[in-house]
Amino acid sequence: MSQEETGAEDRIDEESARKALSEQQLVRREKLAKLQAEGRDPFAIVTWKQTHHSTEIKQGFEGLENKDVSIAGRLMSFRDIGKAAFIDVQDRDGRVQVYLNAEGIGEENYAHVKTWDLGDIIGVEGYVFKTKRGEISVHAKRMVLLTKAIEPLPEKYHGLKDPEQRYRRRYLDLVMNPQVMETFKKRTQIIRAVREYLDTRSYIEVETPILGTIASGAAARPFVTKSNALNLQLYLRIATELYLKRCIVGGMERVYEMGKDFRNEGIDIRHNPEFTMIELYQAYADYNDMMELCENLCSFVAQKVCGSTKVSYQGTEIEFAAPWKRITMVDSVKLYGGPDFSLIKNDEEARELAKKHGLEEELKKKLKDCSKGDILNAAFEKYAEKELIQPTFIMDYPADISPLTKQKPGDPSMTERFECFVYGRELGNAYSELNDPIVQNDRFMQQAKERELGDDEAYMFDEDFVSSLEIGMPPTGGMGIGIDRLIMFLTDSYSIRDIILFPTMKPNNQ
RNA sequence: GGGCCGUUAGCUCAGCUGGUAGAGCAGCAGACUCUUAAUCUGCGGGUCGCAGGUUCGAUCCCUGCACGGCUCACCA
Repeated sequence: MSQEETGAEDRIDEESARKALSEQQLVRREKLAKLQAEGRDPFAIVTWKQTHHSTEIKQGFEGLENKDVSIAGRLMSFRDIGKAAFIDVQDRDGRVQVYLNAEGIGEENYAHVKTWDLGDIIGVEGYVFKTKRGEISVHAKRMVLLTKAIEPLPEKYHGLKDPEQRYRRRYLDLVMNPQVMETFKKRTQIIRAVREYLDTRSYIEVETPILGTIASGAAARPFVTKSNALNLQLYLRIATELYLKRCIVGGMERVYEMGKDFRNEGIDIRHNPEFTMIELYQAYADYNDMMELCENLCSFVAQKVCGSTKVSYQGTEIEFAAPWKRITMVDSVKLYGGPDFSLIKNDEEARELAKKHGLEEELKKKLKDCSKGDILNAAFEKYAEKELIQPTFIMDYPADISPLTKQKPGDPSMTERFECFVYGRELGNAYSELNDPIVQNDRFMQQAKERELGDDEAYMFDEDFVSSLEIGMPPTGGMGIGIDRLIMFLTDSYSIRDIILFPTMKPNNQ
Protein backbone atom coordinates (compact mmCIF):
# COMPACT_ATOMS: atom_id res chain seq x y z
CA MET A 1 0.00 0.00 0.00
CA SER A 2 1.48 3.34 -1.06
CA GLN A 3 1.62 6.48 1.02
CA GLU A 4 -1.01 8.19 -1.11
CA GLU A 5 -3.41 5.32 -0.76
CA THR A 6 -3.09 5.28 3.02
CA GLY A 7 -3.75 9.00 3.13
CA ALA A 8 -6.79 8.79 0.91
CA GLU A 9 -8.39 5.95 2.82
CA ASP A 10 -7.76 7.64 6.15
CA ARG A 11 -9.46 10.70 4.78
CA ILE A 12 -12.52 8.69 3.81
CA ASP A 13 -12.64 7.07 7.23
CA GLU A 14 -12.52 10.45 8.93
CA GLU A 15 -15.16 11.91 6.66
CA SER A 16 -17.32 8.86 7.06
CA ALA A 17 -17.18 9.15 10.82
CA ARG A 18 -18.04 12.82 10.69
CA LYS A 19 -20.89 12.76 8.22
CA ALA A 20 -22.19 9.18 8.15
CA LEU A 21 -21.76 8.79 4.41
CA SER A 22 -24.25 6.81 2.41
CA GLU A 23 -23.23 3.72 0.52
CA GLN A 24 -23.21 5.63 -2.75
CA GLN A 25 -21.07 8.41 -1.34
CA LEU A 26 -18.58 5.89 -0.01
CA VAL A 27 -18.39 3.99 -3.29
CA ARG A 28 -17.56 7.15 -5.21
CA ARG A 29 -15.00 8.31 -2.69
CA GLU A 30 -13.33 4.92 -2.81
CA LYS A 31 -13.24 5.02 -6.60
CA LEU A 32 -11.59 8.43 -6.40
CA ALA A 33 -9.05 7.23 -3.83
CA LYS A 34 -8.17 4.31 -6.08
CA LEU A 35 -7.64 6.59 -9.08
CA GLN A 36 -5.46 8.88 -7.00
CA ALA A 37 -3.46 5.92 -5.73
CA GLU A 38 -2.94 4.79 -9.33
CA GLY A 39 -1.63 8.24 -10.24
CA ARG A 40 -4.64 9.20 -12.35
CA ASP A 41 -6.21 11.81 -10.07
CA PRO A 42 -9.03 13.43 -12.07
CA PHE A 43 -8.70 16.59 -10.00
CA ALA A 44 -5.12 17.01 -11.21
CA ILE A 45 -6.26 17.52 -14.80
CA VAL A 46 -6.20 21.15 -15.87
CA THR A 47 -7.45 21.44 -19.45
CA TRP A 48 -9.34 19.72 -22.22
CA LYS A 49 -9.52 20.86 -25.80
CA GLN A 50 -13.22 21.09 -26.60
CA THR A 51 -13.65 21.49 -30.36
CA HIS A 52 -17.41 21.11 -30.61
CA HIS A 53 -20.58 21.33 -28.58
CA SER A 54 -23.46 18.88 -28.77
CA THR A 55 -25.77 21.01 -30.93
CA GLU A 56 -22.98 21.80 -33.39
CA ILE A 57 -22.49 18.09 -33.92
CA LYS A 58 -26.17 17.38 -34.32
CA GLN A 59 -26.95 20.38 -36.52
CA GLY A 60 -23.77 20.14 -38.56
CA PHE A 61 -23.83 16.37 -39.00
CA GLU A 62 -23.54 16.40 -42.80
CA GLY A 63 -20.27 18.28 -42.71
CA LEU A 64 -18.97 16.44 -39.68
CA GLU A 65 -19.75 12.81 -40.54
CA ASN A 66 -16.61 10.67 -40.06
CA LYS A 67 -14.68 13.76 -38.91
CA ASP A 68 -12.98 13.85 -35.53
CA VAL A 69 -14.41 15.98 -32.76
CA SER A 70 -13.49 16.53 -29.15
CA ILE A 71 -16.28 17.11 -26.68
CA ALA A 72 -16.58 17.51 -22.94
CA GLY A 73 -19.39 17.45 -20.46
CA ARG A 74 -21.21 15.57 -17.78
CA LEU A 75 -21.92 11.86 -18.02
CA MET A 76 -25.71 11.67 -17.75
CA SER A 77 -26.65 8.21 -18.91
CA PHE A 78 -24.77 4.91 -19.28
CA ARG A 79 -26.30 2.09 -21.31
CA ASP A 80 -23.92 -0.81 -20.98
CA ILE A 81 -24.64 -3.65 -23.40
CA GLY A 82 -21.61 -5.80 -22.60
CA LYS A 83 -18.73 -5.37 -25.02
CA ALA A 84 -20.04 -1.98 -26.04
CA ALA A 85 -21.88 0.90 -24.41
CA PHE A 86 -23.79 4.06 -25.19
CA ILE A 87 -23.46 7.07 -22.96
CA ASP A 88 -24.97 10.55 -23.05
CA VAL A 89 -22.67 13.50 -22.52
CA GLN A 90 -24.31 16.78 -21.56
CA ASP A 91 -22.65 20.09 -22.28
CA ARG A 92 -23.82 23.71 -22.22
CA ASP A 93 -26.13 23.15 -25.18
CA GLY A 94 -27.60 19.74 -24.48
CA ARG A 95 -26.68 16.09 -24.88
CA VAL A 96 -24.95 14.01 -27.48
CA GLN A 97 -24.60 10.26 -27.48
CA VAL A 98 -21.20 8.57 -27.45
CA TYR A 99 -20.64 4.99 -28.58
CA LEU A 100 -17.72 3.13 -27.10
CA ASN A 101 -16.24 -0.32 -27.29
CA ALA A 102 -12.93 -2.01 -26.54
CA GLU A 103 -11.78 -1.81 -30.17
CA GLY A 104 -12.31 1.94 -30.19
CA ILE A 105 -10.61 2.95 -26.94
CA GLY A 106 -8.61 -0.12 -26.00
CA GLU A 107 -9.36 -3.05 -23.71
CA GLU A 108 -7.90 -1.58 -20.54
CA ASN A 109 -9.41 1.86 -20.97
CA TYR A 110 -12.80 0.35 -21.77
CA ALA A 111 -12.76 -1.48 -18.45
CA HIS A 112 -11.73 1.78 -16.76
CA VAL A 113 -14.58 3.78 -18.33
CA LYS A 114 -17.05 1.24 -17.01
CA THR A 115 -16.13 2.28 -13.47
CA TRP A 116 -17.18 5.88 -14.11
CA ASP A 117 -20.31 7.23 -12.49
CA LEU A 118 -23.24 9.31 -13.63
CA GLY A 119 -22.38 12.91 -12.97
CA ASP A 120 -18.67 12.60 -13.71
CA ILE A 121 -17.22 15.21 -16.05
CA ILE A 122 -15.52 13.60 -19.02
CA GLY A 123 -13.75 14.39 -22.25
CA VAL A 124 -14.29 12.34 -25.43
CA GLU A 125 -12.43 12.35 -28.71
CA GLY A 126 -13.84 10.41 -31.63
CA TYR A 127 -15.53 10.58 -35.00
CA VAL A 128 -19.08 11.56 -35.76
CA PHE A 129 -21.44 8.89 -37.09
CA LYS A 130 -25.05 7.86 -37.10
CA THR A 131 -26.26 4.72 -35.32
CA LYS A 132 -28.49 2.13 -36.95
CA ARG A 133 -31.41 3.75 -35.20
CA GLY A 134 -30.38 7.08 -36.70
CA GLU A 135 -28.99 8.90 -33.69
CA ILE A 136 -26.07 11.21 -34.41
CA SER A 137 -23.28 10.07 -32.09
CA VAL A 138 -19.57 10.22 -31.44
CA HIS A 139 -17.62 6.97 -31.85
CA ALA A 140 -15.06 7.25 -29.08
CA LYS A 141 -11.34 6.88 -29.74
CA ARG A 142 -10.15 8.39 -26.48
CA MET A 143 -11.97 9.04 -23.22
CA VAL A 144 -10.68 10.84 -20.16
CA LEU A 145 -12.20 11.35 -16.74
CA LEU A 146 -11.79 15.09 -16.15
CA THR A 147 -13.55 15.47 -12.81
CA LYS A 148 -15.04 12.97 -10.41
CA ALA A 149 -18.50 13.65 -9.00
CA ILE A 150 -18.46 12.18 -5.51
CA GLU A 151 -22.17 12.79 -4.97
CA PRO A 152 -24.86 11.04 -7.02
CA LEU A 153 -27.15 13.07 -9.27
CA PRO A 154 -30.93 13.21 -8.85
CA GLU A 155 -33.10 10.72 -10.65
CA LYS A 156 -32.48 10.61 -14.38
CA TYR A 157 -36.09 10.61 -15.51
CA HIS A 158 -37.98 12.76 -13.01
CA GLY A 159 -35.03 15.06 -12.39
CA LEU A 160 -34.94 17.40 -9.43
CA LYS A 161 -38.48 18.42 -8.50
CA ASP A 162 -38.38 19.66 -4.91
CA PRO A 163 -38.70 23.46 -5.28
CA GLU A 164 -36.63 24.11 -2.20
CA GLN A 165 -33.71 22.07 -3.51
CA ARG A 166 -34.07 23.58 -6.99
CA TYR A 167 -33.64 27.11 -5.59
CA ARG A 168 -31.04 26.32 -2.98
CA ARG A 169 -28.96 24.07 -5.21
CA ARG A 170 -29.51 25.73 -8.55
CA TYR A 171 -26.45 23.99 -9.97
CA LEU A 172 -28.33 20.71 -9.69
CA ASP A 173 -31.44 22.29 -11.18
CA LEU A 174 -29.35 23.46 -14.14
CA VAL A 175 -27.81 20.03 -14.61
CA MET A 176 -31.09 18.16 -14.37
CA ASN A 177 -33.71 20.42 -15.92
CA PRO A 178 -32.90 21.62 -19.45
CA GLN A 179 -35.76 24.13 -19.37
CA VAL A 180 -34.00 25.94 -16.53
CA MET A 181 -30.83 26.33 -18.59
CA GLU A 182 -32.95 27.68 -21.45
CA THR A 183 -34.67 30.21 -19.20
CA PHE A 184 -31.40 31.59 -17.88
CA LYS A 185 -29.86 31.77 -21.34
CA LYS A 186 -32.94 33.73 -22.37
CA ARG A 187 -32.51 36.01 -19.39
CA THR A 188 -29.07 36.94 -20.68
CA GLN A 189 -30.44 37.51 -24.19
CA ILE A 190 -33.17 39.80 -22.86
CA ILE A 191 -30.71 41.90 -20.90
CA ARG A 192 -28.40 42.07 -23.89
CA ALA A 193 -31.31 43.15 -26.15
CA VAL A 194 -32.32 45.91 -23.76
CA ARG A 195 -28.76 47.24 -23.77
CA GLU A 196 -28.54 46.95 -27.54
CA TYR A 197 -31.72 49.00 -27.98
CA LEU A 198 -30.49 51.80 -25.76
CA ASP A 199 -26.84 51.71 -26.82
CA THR A 200 -27.83 52.20 -30.46
CA ARG A 201 -29.87 55.23 -29.41
CA SER A 202 -26.95 57.07 -27.82
CA TYR A 203 -27.70 56.23 -24.21
CA ILE A 204 -24.68 56.14 -21.93
CA GLU A 205 -24.64 53.25 -19.47
CA VAL A 206 -23.39 54.36 -16.06
CA GLU A 207 -22.85 52.88 -12.64
CA THR A 208 -24.01 54.74 -9.55
CA PRO A 209 -23.52 53.90 -5.88
CA ILE A 210 -25.26 50.97 -4.23
CA LEU A 211 -24.08 52.09 -0.80
CA GLY A 212 -25.18 55.47 0.48
CA THR A 213 -26.20 57.44 3.51
CA ILE A 214 -29.61 58.19 1.96
CA ALA A 215 -31.84 55.61 0.29
CA SER A 216 -34.27 57.64 -1.77
CA GLY A 217 -35.94 57.70 -5.16
CA ALA A 218 -38.70 55.26 -4.27
CA ALA A 219 -41.13 54.40 -1.52
CA ALA A 220 -39.56 51.39 0.13
CA ARG A 221 -37.76 50.29 3.25
CA PRO A 222 -34.02 49.88 2.71
CA PHE A 223 -31.52 47.35 3.98
CA VAL A 224 -29.12 48.81 6.52
CA THR A 225 -25.41 48.04 6.59
CA LYS A 226 -22.32 49.56 8.06
CA SER A 227 -18.94 50.79 6.94
CA ASN A 228 -16.22 49.76 9.37
CA ALA A 229 -13.67 52.14 7.88
CA LEU A 230 -15.97 55.16 8.13
CA ASN A 231 -17.84 53.94 11.20
CA LEU A 232 -21.00 54.89 9.37
CA GLN A 233 -24.45 53.44 8.88
CA LEU A 234 -25.19 52.96 5.19
CA TYR A 235 -28.18 51.83 3.16
CA LEU A 236 -28.34 49.64 0.10
CA ARG A 237 -30.00 51.55 -2.69
CA ILE A 238 -33.71 51.21 -3.38
CA ALA A 239 -33.53 53.08 -6.71
CA THR A 240 -30.97 54.72 -8.96
CA GLU A 241 -33.16 57.68 -9.84
CA LEU A 242 -31.54 60.54 -7.99
CA TYR A 243 -28.02 59.73 -9.12
CA LEU A 244 -29.05 59.27 -12.74
CA LYS A 245 -30.75 62.65 -12.73
CA ARG A 246 -27.52 64.17 -11.42
CA CYS A 247 -25.93 62.71 -14.56
CA ILE A 248 -28.55 64.55 -16.62
CA VAL A 249 -27.72 67.76 -14.75
CA GLY A 250 -24.09 67.10 -15.62
CA GLY A 251 -24.98 67.04 -19.32
CA MET A 252 -25.02 63.34 -20.25
CA GLU A 253 -28.41 63.86 -21.95
CA ARG A 254 -29.25 60.15 -22.17
CA VAL A 255 -28.26 57.74 -19.43
CA TYR A 256 -29.29 54.40 -18.10
CA GLU A 257 -28.27 52.00 -15.41
CA MET A 258 -29.31 48.38 -15.23
CA GLY A 259 -28.53 46.75 -11.93
CA LYS A 260 -29.70 45.54 -8.59
CA ASP A 261 -31.97 47.43 -6.26
CA PHE A 262 -32.65 46.20 -2.75
CA ARG A 263 -35.94 46.56 -0.92
CA ASN A 264 -36.48 45.28 2.56
CA GLU A 265 -39.97 43.92 2.01
CA GLY A 266 -41.98 40.78 1.66
CA ILE A 267 -40.99 37.92 -0.61
CA ASP A 268 -43.50 36.29 -2.93
CA ILE A 269 -43.80 35.09 -6.51
CA ARG A 270 -43.31 38.64 -7.82
CA HIS A 271 -40.84 40.08 -5.29
CA ASN A 272 -37.28 39.18 -4.41
CA PRO A 273 -35.43 41.44 -1.94
CA GLU A 274 -32.73 42.09 -4.53
CA PHE A 275 -33.95 42.52 -8.06
CA THR A 276 -32.80 43.94 -11.36
CA MET A 277 -34.13 47.25 -12.49
CA ILE A 278 -33.33 49.50 -15.39
CA GLU A 279 -33.76 53.21 -15.08
CA LEU A 280 -33.19 55.54 -17.98
CA TYR A 281 -33.36 59.31 -18.39
CA GLN A 282 -33.56 61.38 -21.53
CA ALA A 283 -33.12 65.13 -21.60
CA TYR A 284 -35.55 67.27 -23.58
CA ALA A 285 -38.18 64.55 -23.44
CA ASP A 286 -41.37 64.00 -21.44
CA TYR A 287 -43.52 61.11 -20.34
CA ASN A 288 -45.11 60.84 -23.79
CA ASP A 289 -41.68 60.13 -25.22
CA MET A 290 -41.15 57.58 -22.46
CA MET A 291 -44.35 55.79 -23.47
CA GLU A 292 -43.10 55.43 -27.01
CA LEU A 293 -39.71 54.33 -25.80
CA CYS A 294 -41.26 51.78 -23.44
CA GLU A 295 -43.54 50.12 -25.97
CA ASN A 296 -40.86 50.12 -28.65
CA LEU A 297 -38.19 48.77 -26.33
CA CYS A 298 -40.40 45.96 -25.05
CA SER A 299 -41.58 44.92 -28.50
CA PHE A 300 -38.00 45.05 -29.80
CA VAL A 301 -36.84 42.77 -27.01
CA ALA A 302 -39.77 40.37 -27.42
CA GLN A 303 -39.22 40.18 -31.17
CA LYS A 304 -35.49 39.67 -30.75
CA VAL A 305 -35.64 37.04 -28.02
CA CYS A 306 -38.98 35.29 -28.63
CA GLY A 307 -39.18 35.80 -32.39
CA SER A 308 -42.51 37.59 -32.04
CA THR A 309 -44.07 40.53 -30.25
CA LYS A 310 -46.83 38.17 -29.20
CA VAL A 311 -45.95 35.90 -26.31
CA SER A 312 -47.92 33.45 -24.24
CA TYR A 313 -47.87 34.06 -20.50
CA GLN A 314 -49.46 31.43 -18.26
CA GLY A 315 -51.90 30.57 -21.04
CA THR A 316 -52.75 34.16 -21.96
CA GLU A 317 -51.59 35.78 -25.20
CA ILE A 318 -49.83 39.08 -24.55
CA GLU A 319 -49.25 41.42 -27.49
CA PHE A 320 -46.26 43.68 -26.89
CA ALA A 321 -46.38 45.40 -30.29
CA ALA A 322 -46.71 49.19 -30.16
CA PRO A 323 -48.85 51.16 -29.65
CA TRP A 324 -50.12 50.15 -26.24
CA LYS A 325 -53.42 51.29 -24.83
CA ARG A 326 -53.28 54.68 -23.09
CA ILE A 327 -55.79 55.73 -20.47
CA THR A 328 -55.70 58.10 -17.53
CA MET A 329 -55.92 56.78 -14.02
CA VAL A 330 -59.22 58.61 -13.45
CA ASP A 331 -60.74 57.21 -16.64
CA SER A 332 -59.53 53.67 -15.89
CA VAL A 333 -61.25 53.65 -12.51
CA LYS A 334 -64.50 54.79 -14.15
CA LEU A 335 -64.12 52.34 -17.03
CA TYR A 336 -63.79 49.34 -14.74
CA GLY A 337 -66.80 50.16 -12.62
CA GLY A 338 -65.37 52.53 -10.02
CA PRO A 339 -66.46 56.06 -9.14
CA ASP A 340 -65.86 59.09 -11.35
CA PHE A 341 -63.07 61.05 -9.70
CA SER A 342 -63.34 63.88 -12.22
CA LEU A 343 -66.37 65.02 -10.20
CA ILE A 344 -64.45 65.07 -6.91
CA LYS A 345 -63.24 68.51 -5.93
CA ASN A 346 -61.43 68.03 -2.62
CA ASP A 347 -60.12 65.59 -0.02
CA GLU A 348 -63.34 65.79 1.97
CA GLU A 349 -65.49 64.63 -0.94
CA ALA A 350 -62.97 61.93 -1.72
CA ARG A 351 -63.20 60.55 1.80
CA GLU A 352 -66.98 60.40 1.53
CA LEU A 353 -66.56 58.51 -1.72
CA ALA A 354 -64.10 56.11 -0.11
CA LYS A 355 -66.64 55.25 2.56
CA LYS A 356 -69.38 54.77 -0.01
CA HIS A 357 -67.28 52.39 -2.12
CA GLY A 358 -65.72 50.47 0.72
CA LEU A 359 -62.20 51.60 -0.11
CA GLU A 360 -60.99 51.79 3.49
CA GLU A 361 -59.50 48.31 3.25
CA GLU A 362 -57.36 49.34 0.28
CA LEU A 363 -55.93 52.37 2.06
CA LYS A 364 -52.62 52.22 3.84
CA LYS A 365 -53.30 55.13 6.14
CA LYS A 366 -56.28 56.03 8.28
CA LEU A 367 -59.07 57.53 6.17
CA LYS A 368 -58.83 60.93 7.84
CA ASP A 369 -55.15 61.22 6.82
CA CYS A 370 -55.90 60.36 3.19
CA SER A 371 -55.88 62.84 0.37
CA LYS A 372 -57.90 62.60 -2.83
CA GLY A 373 -54.79 61.19 -4.46
CA ASP A 374 -54.45 58.36 -1.95
CA ILE A 375 -58.08 57.46 -2.47
CA LEU A 376 -57.89 57.59 -6.26
CA ASN A 377 -54.87 55.30 -6.11
CA ALA A 378 -56.76 52.90 -3.83
CA ALA A 379 -59.73 52.90 -6.20
CA PHE A 380 -57.41 52.21 -9.11
CA GLU A 381 -55.91 49.22 -7.30
CA LYS A 382 -59.34 47.92 -6.41
CA TYR A 383 -61.15 48.35 -9.73
CA ALA A 384 -58.70 48.66 -12.58
CA GLU A 385 -55.28 47.13 -11.91
CA LYS A 386 -56.17 43.45 -12.20
CA GLU A 387 -58.08 44.11 -15.45
CA LEU A 388 -55.01 45.42 -17.28
CA ILE A 389 -53.93 42.22 -19.02
CA GLN A 390 -52.67 43.59 -22.33
CA PRO A 391 -49.89 46.20 -22.02
CA THR A 392 -51.52 49.43 -20.91
CA PHE A 393 -50.23 52.85 -19.88
CA ILE A 394 -52.06 54.32 -16.93
CA MET A 395 -51.42 58.05 -17.13
CA ASP A 396 -51.59 60.98 -14.74
CA TYR A 397 -50.98 60.02 -11.14
CA PRO A 398 -51.89 62.11 -8.10
CA ALA A 399 -49.15 64.55 -7.14
CA ASP A 400 -49.08 63.54 -3.50
CA ILE A 401 -47.92 60.01 -4.29
CA SER A 402 -45.43 61.24 -6.93
CA PRO A 403 -42.88 63.46 -5.20
CA LEU A 404 -40.33 63.43 -8.04
CA THR A 405 -42.74 64.19 -10.85
CA LYS A 406 -43.72 67.34 -12.70
CA GLN A 407 -47.25 68.53 -12.19
CA LYS A 408 -49.70 68.56 -15.06
CA PRO A 409 -50.04 71.98 -16.62
CA GLY A 410 -53.43 73.27 -15.49
CA ASP A 411 -53.93 70.67 -12.73
CA PRO A 412 -51.38 70.84 -9.94
CA SER A 413 -53.04 67.94 -8.08
CA MET A 414 -51.95 65.57 -10.86
CA THR A 415 -48.60 64.73 -12.39
CA GLU A 416 -47.20 63.70 -15.74
CA ARG A 417 -46.54 60.18 -14.69
CA PHE A 418 -47.51 56.81 -16.04
CA GLU A 419 -47.13 53.23 -14.99
CA CYS A 420 -47.48 50.43 -17.46
CA PHE A 421 -49.29 47.25 -16.58
CA VAL A 422 -49.16 43.81 -18.10
CA TYR A 423 -51.17 40.85 -16.85
CA GLY A 424 -52.41 43.01 -13.97
CA ARG A 425 -48.87 43.69 -12.79
CA GLU A 426 -46.82 46.82 -12.83
CA LEU A 427 -43.99 46.56 -15.32
CA GLY A 428 -42.71 50.12 -15.49
CA ASN A 429 -43.01 53.58 -14.06
CA ALA A 430 -42.13 56.86 -15.77
CA TYR A 431 -42.40 60.61 -15.40
CA SER A 432 -41.82 63.95 -16.83
CA GLU A 433 -39.16 64.57 -14.22
CA LEU A 434 -39.65 67.34 -11.71
CA ASN A 435 -36.79 69.80 -12.32
CA ASP A 436 -37.96 72.77 -10.26
CA PRO A 437 -35.61 72.77 -7.26
CA ILE A 438 -37.95 74.81 -5.09
CA VAL A 439 -40.95 72.55 -5.72
CA GLN A 440 -38.70 69.51 -5.26
CA ASN A 441 -37.57 70.87 -1.93
CA ASP A 442 -41.21 71.32 -0.86
CA ARG A 443 -42.07 67.77 -1.93
CA PHE A 444 -39.19 66.38 0.12
CA MET A 445 -40.39 68.45 3.07
CA GLN A 446 -43.84 66.90 2.70
CA GLN A 447 -42.26 63.42 2.59
CA ALA A 448 -40.23 64.23 5.68
CA LYS A 449 -43.48 65.06 7.48
CA GLU A 450 -45.00 61.74 6.42
CA ARG A 451 -41.89 60.03 7.71
CA GLU A 452 -42.29 61.77 11.06
CA LEU A 453 -45.88 60.55 11.15
CA GLY A 454 -44.51 57.02 11.00
CA ASP A 455 -44.45 56.23 7.28
CA ASP A 456 -41.04 54.57 7.07
CA GLU A 457 -41.44 54.26 3.32
CA ALA A 458 -41.69 57.99 2.70
CA TYR A 459 -38.89 59.35 0.51
CA MET A 460 -35.72 60.36 2.34
CA PHE A 461 -34.70 64.00 1.89
CA ASP A 462 -31.73 64.25 -0.44
CA GLU A 463 -30.35 67.78 -0.14
CA ASP A 464 -27.52 67.27 -2.56
CA PHE A 465 -30.02 66.18 -5.18
CA VAL A 466 -31.95 69.41 -4.69
CA SER A 467 -28.65 71.28 -5.02
CA SER A 468 -28.06 69.59 -8.34
CA LEU A 469 -31.46 70.79 -9.60
CA GLU A 470 -30.44 74.29 -8.58
CA ILE A 471 -27.66 74.06 -11.14
CA GLY A 472 -30.35 73.26 -13.69
CA MET A 473 -31.70 69.99 -15.05
CA PRO A 474 -33.16 70.23 -18.52
CA PRO A 475 -36.73 69.02 -19.02
CA THR A 476 -36.30 65.28 -18.80
CA GLY A 477 -38.29 62.13 -19.24
CA GLY A 478 -37.35 59.15 -17.06
CA MET A 479 -38.47 55.58 -16.77
CA GLY A 480 -37.88 52.49 -14.70
CA ILE A 481 -38.66 48.98 -15.90
CA GLY A 482 -38.60 45.92 -13.69
CA ILE A 483 -36.26 43.70 -15.67
CA ASP A 484 -37.13 40.58 -13.68
CA ARG A 485 -40.82 41.10 -14.44
CA LEU A 486 -40.11 41.60 -18.12
CA ILE A 487 -38.07 38.41 -18.09
CA MET A 488 -40.92 36.58 -16.37
CA PHE A 489 -43.29 37.56 -19.17
CA LEU A 490 -40.88 36.68 -21.96
CA THR A 491 -39.93 33.32 -20.45
CA ASP A 492 -43.46 32.42 -19.30
CA SER A 493 -42.21 32.03 -15.73
CA TYR A 494 -44.75 31.84 -12.94
CA SER A 495 -42.45 32.89 -10.12
CA ILE A 496 -39.66 35.45 -9.93
CA ARG A 497 -37.59 32.70 -8.29
CA ASP A 498 -37.59 30.87 -11.60
CA ILE A 499 -35.71 33.69 -13.32
CA ILE A 500 -33.26 34.61 -10.55
CA LEU A 501 -30.43 32.09 -10.39
CA PHE A 502 -30.03 32.21 -6.63
CA PRO A 503 -33.17 33.68 -5.06
CA THR A 504 -33.10 34.86 -1.46
CA MET A 505 -33.75 31.94 0.91
CA LYS A 506 -33.60 31.50 4.63
CA PRO A 507 -30.70 29.34 5.75
CA ASN A 508 -31.75 25.82 6.54
CA ASN A 509 -29.96 24.98 9.75
CA GLN A 510 -28.81 21.48 9.09
C1' G B 1 -47.74 38.25 9.80
C1' G B 2 -52.64 34.90 8.84
C1' G B 3 -54.66 30.40 6.40
C1' C B 4 -53.90 25.75 3.76
C1' C B 5 -50.39 22.03 2.29
C1' G B 6 -45.66 19.53 2.33
C1' U B 7 -40.90 17.39 4.65
C1' U B 8 -40.23 9.06 4.29
C1' A B 9 -33.53 5.74 0.81
C1' G B 10 -28.95 9.89 -3.27
C1' C B 11 -33.64 11.32 -6.46
C1' U B 12 -39.14 10.68 -7.74
C1' C B 13 -42.89 8.89 -4.84
C1' A B 14 -46.32 4.97 -2.06
C1' G B 15 -47.25 3.77 3.01
C1' C B 16 -55.18 2.44 4.58
C1' U B 17 -58.00 2.25 11.04
C1' G B 18 -51.31 3.41 15.47
C1' G B 19 -48.24 -2.68 15.52
C1' U B 20 -40.33 -0.38 13.96
C1' A B 21 -41.30 1.02 6.25
C1' G B 22 -42.00 -0.19 0.25
C1' A B 23 -41.51 0.66 -5.31
C1' G B 24 -39.01 2.80 -9.55
C1' C B 25 -34.59 5.17 -10.84
C1' A B 26 -29.60 5.50 -8.89
C1' G B 27 -25.77 1.99 -6.36
C1' C B 28 -23.23 -2.98 -5.89
C1' A B 29 -22.32 -8.18 -8.29
C1' G B 30 -23.26 -10.73 -12.89
C1' A B 31 -25.11 -11.43 -18.46
C1' C B 32 -25.48 -8.93 -23.14
C1' U B 33 -21.34 -5.36 -29.50
C1' C B 34 -26.73 -0.40 -32.05
C1' U B 35 -28.78 1.20 -26.98
C1' U B 36 -31.51 5.69 -25.90
C1' A B 37 -36.38 6.07 -19.22
C1' A B 38 -31.91 -0.10 -22.77
C1' U B 39 -33.06 -5.13 -21.05
C1' C B 40 -32.44 -9.55 -17.79
C1' U B 41 -30.82 -12.09 -12.80
C1' G B 42 -29.34 -11.31 -7.78
C1' C B 43 -27.99 -8.02 -3.53
C1' G B 44 -27.39 -3.91 -0.24
C1' G B 45 -29.33 0.84 1.22
C1' G B 46 -33.77 4.56 6.28
C1' U B 47 -32.18 9.60 12.71
C1' C B 48 -39.71 8.64 8.44
C1' G B 49 -37.47 17.35 9.14
C1' C B 50 -36.32 18.52 14.71
C1' A B 51 -38.09 18.50 19.93
C1' G B 52 -41.72 17.16 23.25
C1' G B 53 -46.56 14.70 24.50
C1' U B 54 -50.48 10.73 24.39
C1' U B 55 -50.04 5.31 24.12
C1' C B 56 -48.02 -1.19 25.97
C1' G B 57 -46.39 0.61 21.17
C1' A B 58 -46.07 6.64 16.89
C1' U B 59 -43.92 7.63 9.91
C1' C B 60 -49.25 7.72 11.34
C1' C B 61 -52.65 11.07 16.73
C1' C B 62 -51.58 15.96 19.64
C1' U B 63 -48.35 20.42 20.74
C1' G B 64 -44.22 23.40 19.62
C1' C B 65 -40.22 24.60 16.35
C1' A B 66 -37.44 24.75 11.52
C1' C B 67 -37.46 24.96 6.28
C1' G B 68 -40.29 25.10 1.81
C1' G B 69 -44.72 25.66 -1.54
C1' C B 70 -49.46 27.95 -2.50
C1' U B 71 -52.55 31.87 -0.93
C1' C B 72 -54.21 36.42 1.63
C1' A B 73 -52.05 40.72 3.77
C1' C B 74 -47.74 43.81 3.04
C1' C B 75 -44.98 45.58 -1.22
C1' A B 76 -44.46 51.57 -6.62
